[in-house]
This record gives sequence, structure tokens and C-alpha cells, in this order.
Amino acid sequence: MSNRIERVEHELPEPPWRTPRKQPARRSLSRETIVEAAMGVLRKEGIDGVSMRRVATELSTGAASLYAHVANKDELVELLFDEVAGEIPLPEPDPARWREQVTQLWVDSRATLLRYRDIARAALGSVPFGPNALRVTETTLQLLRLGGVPEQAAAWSADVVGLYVSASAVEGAMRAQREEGRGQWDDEAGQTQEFLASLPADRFPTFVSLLPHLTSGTEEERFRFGLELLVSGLAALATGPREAGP
Amino acid sequence: MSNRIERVEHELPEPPWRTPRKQPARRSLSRETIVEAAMGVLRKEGIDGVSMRRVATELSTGAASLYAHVANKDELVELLFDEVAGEIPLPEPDPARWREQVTQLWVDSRATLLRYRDIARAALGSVPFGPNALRVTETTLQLLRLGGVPEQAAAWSADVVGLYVSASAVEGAMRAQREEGRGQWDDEAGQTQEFLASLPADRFPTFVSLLPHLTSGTEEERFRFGLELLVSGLAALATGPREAGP
DNA sequence: TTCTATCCACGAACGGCGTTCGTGTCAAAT
DNA sequence: ATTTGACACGAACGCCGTTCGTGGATAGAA
Repeated sequence: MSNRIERVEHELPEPPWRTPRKQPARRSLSRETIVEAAMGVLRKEGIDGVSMRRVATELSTGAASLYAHVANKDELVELLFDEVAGEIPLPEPDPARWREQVTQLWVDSRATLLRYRDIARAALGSVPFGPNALRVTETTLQLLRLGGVPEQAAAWSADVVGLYVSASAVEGAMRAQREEGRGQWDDEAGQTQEFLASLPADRFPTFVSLLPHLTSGTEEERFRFGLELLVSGLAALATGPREAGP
Repeated sequence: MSNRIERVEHELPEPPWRTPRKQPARRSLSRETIVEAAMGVLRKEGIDGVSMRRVATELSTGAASLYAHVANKDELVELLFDEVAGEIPLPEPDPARWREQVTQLWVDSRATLLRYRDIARAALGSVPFGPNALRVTETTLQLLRLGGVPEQAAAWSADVVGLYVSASAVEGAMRAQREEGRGQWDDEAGQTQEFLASLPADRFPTFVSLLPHLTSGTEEERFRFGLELLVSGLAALATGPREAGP
């Protein structure tokens, strides 16, 4: 952070009463400062706002300078993802409450990802193996095992649920972005409603008859519904909550 | 198709023995020809290969010409997605076999999407309301209702499963792309194995102990596992297969 | 048939992107 | 004091989506 301030001052003419170059004026860039700057852009503008040029500008330098610390944009995005994963709150596993805890963990994961706009897209492009993402997976696996979910099922579930959480977060971010782009009069939501209402009931009878149910509920409610399906499916596979192993 | 040929001939000097301009040399572009050309590029190179310039080049014209028929790239991608959705095979609903049919429908959906590389990304960016996508949703809803799944659950499940199928297809496409980019000696898979094997068991005890299970199975097997969780969760909500209403 | 209005194909350009290269400069090692 | 090596950085390359203005062909009116 102090590095950032240093760099900004560097642009101004040196105040002559201060000993110049007390702290290194170079060496101001580092993985950490770059990720920090990128996180700010990410939060404000989403992943498409995070361009090498944009992040570099934030640090008062040129895009080329970043490549000494980061292999390419993909690597930077992976670093960002893991930084975000570090903000997911982890529970203290309690075998008696594994279902509740595992559900909460995934709801929190989705919410945390959403706070950083469409960062979840990074999780669908490359399996997240950063240290913080690993901690989330580790906790997930612990909870499932404590709940008596068999090993193979627990392992594959972690994969499945990661996909589901990421997909839901991406969709949520896209919807938020779309809604943000509209003024309040230009309501795309209304147009969609109108379009759906105009669908021919003879071609899509079930769809039309279920329209009220299809459009009901918030996105988080729908997400929780899917989670519930998955968790109850897992509970059915479980050998009962186990305090000690079989 | 004949339009495409016409355009190509148009580049050559006119053979003087042939009546020129028999068929319209202009009017050669249309939504259909554009989508057709884009589908070819999509299949070969994925969604990132489908640039307006690239598609235009395929039609021996310039990018600007496409904008008379298609609002922008997003709209083109939506058209592509629905075209792909049209290739998903739909079952003849049979109440007795609803679980099997619904599972097969979703497995087929994923496989069809995967045949067109990462086109599934389009489904996460905008809810697919094209006619062909609607037909798939309609069939899904029919099957669930025939199986006795309650209305609200059926409606939300269609949403949930759409997300899951798309996410799985995106992940599969990304993996395929990564594997394609490597020569056979430069095995990233091996490096990943090595990395995972080197993880400290004291920090990620459950993860490490489940490593064999985490890396086992094909991607489709894992996908089917998640599907099974969802479907059995739905079956638990169902009021038994119903030939007639409740 | 001739004129005119409309459509639309298209080249060029704008402002963005990720990435590479070569240069120059500074801090530490000798 | 000199060398050396790391690294900041401007410029450039080749992409991208999209817009604008031009000009030519076509279809309908006269």
C-alpha cells in the first residue's frame, strides 16, 4: 500500500526539502501490489474491466511492466480468484450439523463470489487449485465425511457442487450486470415477461402452464433449492452422521 | 449454400461466355448464411474463433457487412446456441420411464453442447429463450410433471439443471482445449498429478486422503453422478409416477 | 424506358485488447 | 569504480467489436 503512494508521488516533481529516494522508487511493483490493484478494478468493473493496461494504469505504469511479476492475464485472474476464495467464511465442523453447515458454506461461497462480480467465470475455465480454494474444498470434504457420505461420493460431490456454485454465481453476475446497464425506464425485465406471456401455448404447453412458477422466487432461493436437492441426495447415500469411523 | 458459391465466383473475373448476374450477386448475405458460416468456425475453433471478421472472411466479405443482418456479436452467439440446441435429441415422453428419459435428455444435451466446443458459455451469459432451447425445456418440464414432480419443483429444477449441464459442458470444453494445446510430451496432466501428490497432508488432510477418489472417473461419469443426485432428490419429492393427475 | 429512392455491401477507421521486444536505468555485487 | 543483472517501460504487432460514409445495385414509380 505504501508502495502505491510512493509511486504516485514519483509522478510529481520531487519536493526539494525531502531527501529523495529514501525508499526504493523502483521495486515498487510486486505480485501483491498488482493483485491488490486488480482486486479494486475487479470489484468495481468485473473481470472484463481487469485488463493488463487498466491495472497498470492504476499503478501509474505501463502494461508491459506487469509481465515481470505475472506470466499472463490468465495467471493474474487465477490469483484474483484465490484471493476472493480467501474471503469465504469457513465453519468449525460439527458432525451433528453437517447438512446445515455444508449448505451454509456453499451459500456463502456463492455470495462471496458474487461480491466480486463475475469472478466465478475463472472457476469454470480452470480448476481452482490455489491455497484458499483448496481450503474451501478441504472443509467441504471434511463436512461430507463427518456426515457419513462415502468417500467416492464425497469426492465427486465436491466437484459437482463447485460447478454448480460457480455456474450460479456467473449467472447471477450476468443478470446483475444487465440490470445495471439499464436505466429504470428501459426495463428489459418487462420485455422478457411480455415475451414469455406471448409464447404459443400449443407449442410449449407445459412451459406456459408453469410460467408463474418459472418466474417466481429470487435467484438465491432457486440456488438453495438446487443445493437442497444435492444435499438430500447425499444424505440418502450417507451411513448416518458418524462421530467415529465405521 | 448456392449463395456462397455465387459469392466466390463473384471474386473472379466474369467468364464472358456466361450471362452475368443471372442470380442476384448482392443479397447473398442473410441471417441463415451467416449462422451457417459461423457454425463451421464454431465447431472447428470454438467461440473465441467466431469473430465477426473471421465469419465475414469465411463469406468473402468484410465484418461490417454482417451488421445488416445481426445486431452484434452477442446476438450471433445466441443464434448459434439455439442452432446447437436444435441438435439435441428429444425423447417421446413415457411416464413409466421418466427418470431414465430425463437423465438421458440431459446427458445428450451436454454431449451435443460439447460437440460445439465451448458454446455452452453462451448459456451462462444469457438465459436461452430461443425456440430450440425452449423445446428442450418444454420436454424437461413434461417429463418431470409426468413423473409426479410438483409444479414449483419441476420449474426450478429446469433452471437448476440447465445451469449444471452448461457448467459441466463449459468445463469439459476448457479441459479439451487445454489438452489439445499440448504436444504429447508436454503433459500438463502429469504436472497436475505431481502437484496434487505434493500437497501437505497436515494442511489438507481430507483432500489428500481422498486424492485417488478425487481424480478417478471420466468427466462424464462425474457429470452423471451429479445428475443422479438431482434426479433422486426430485424423485423423493414426486408423488409417484402419475398417468392421470393427482 | 427512365428516374429515383431504398437498401445494403463494404473499406476504412476508432479505440480497445494481450503480449513481445528492445532499451535504458537503477541497485547491488565485485 | 566498475560491472552486472534485474526490471520498468515505450512502442509496436496483430487481433478484436463496432461505426461511419460511400457508392452501387435493385425495385418501384413515372
